[in-house]
Amino acid sequence: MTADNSPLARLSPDLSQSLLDWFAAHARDLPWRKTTNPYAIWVSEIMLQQTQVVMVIPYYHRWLDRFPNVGSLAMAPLDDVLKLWEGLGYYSRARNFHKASQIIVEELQGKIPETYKELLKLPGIGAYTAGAICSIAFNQDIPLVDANVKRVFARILDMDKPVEQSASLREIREAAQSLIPPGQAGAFNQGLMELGALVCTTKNPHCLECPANGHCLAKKRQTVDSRPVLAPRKKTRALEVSAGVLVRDGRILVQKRLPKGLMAGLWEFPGGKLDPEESPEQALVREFAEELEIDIVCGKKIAVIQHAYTRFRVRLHTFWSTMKNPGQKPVLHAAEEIRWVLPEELDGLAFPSADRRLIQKIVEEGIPA
DNA sequence: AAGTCGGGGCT
DNA sequence: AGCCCAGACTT
Repeated sequence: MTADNSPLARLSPDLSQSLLDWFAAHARDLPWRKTTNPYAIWVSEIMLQQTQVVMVIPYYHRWLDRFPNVGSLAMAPLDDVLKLWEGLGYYSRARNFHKASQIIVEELQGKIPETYKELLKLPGIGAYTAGAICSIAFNQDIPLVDANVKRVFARILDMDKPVEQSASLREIREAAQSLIPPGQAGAFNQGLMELGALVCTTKNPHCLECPANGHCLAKKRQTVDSRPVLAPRKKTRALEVSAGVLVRDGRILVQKRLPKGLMAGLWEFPGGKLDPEESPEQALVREFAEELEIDIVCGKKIAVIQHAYTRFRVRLHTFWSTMKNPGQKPVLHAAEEIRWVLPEELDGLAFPSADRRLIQKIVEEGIPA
């Protein structure tokens, strides 16, 4: 616990009120701030995990339009759910949300839990999201800690240890809890995050405009630029990958990825990583043989697509291809399902962003004669 | 405690 | 090319 004689404890009522006033004056007009509907708040919080506000807004509207409540989400096929999530990343969020909605319908009489503890049991809801739903939708005096809140308190408290350490997180959580003005956790918690997003930013923070600048130990000690202390990140690796657009009778072969792991449940064009000393064309032939037990002829190059993931970057070599023996039947090893589709059907399936860019090329070029 | 899981925008 | 973001889950 924060000691009663700490600077934070003495200044807390003042700090809390300053933040509430600042938030009332400066809050952005975001779609999820027009509602306290717990389902809508839940949608926004899942989408906002590790994802910036501007990216989320169009997805948020489309989602509520298509899945306006827990029941409609629970009823929907996973393919539809992933299609709506396409391009937003971290697809397990969509899978977990879908599963959670089905648990609510099947085991909780369709009612979203209203306690922190019960919310935490649902897949995809962790400490942050449970706190967000409790405080914003149900106005319970429960704190939340996201990357903004970590940064704000790392500076106010001038924390010199990495914020990701469990001791640091505990300290931040306790500070956030102690500052909640009773009955106003929703506004206070959102105010903290908004402060981190607009004023107490990672780079070039606007300390002169900050409602907490009189309480900020890092500002006083001129350590703002070195807070928060972050653990070093791993370097990104480069990967070479081939993918084939296999055509037979005017249709294209696509496969659905397995239900676990990277981009689970999304559709893709078959292919895989190049082995050392292997050409993209050789890799493609090998991958079709290994993954689908099909012998293919690698045809004309379509494009080389560069795509950056968080921890690696890919050069994706893409080729038209045909079957050596059209009578061969694919045997699935690395996919849950395969489908032969018309080019115009590709739009209805959920693909990773890199494959989406390939589809653009396919549609532009058309299937070669 | 550390690794995994996307994507886009910014520097 | 690296950094960052309204984190959760697995190992």
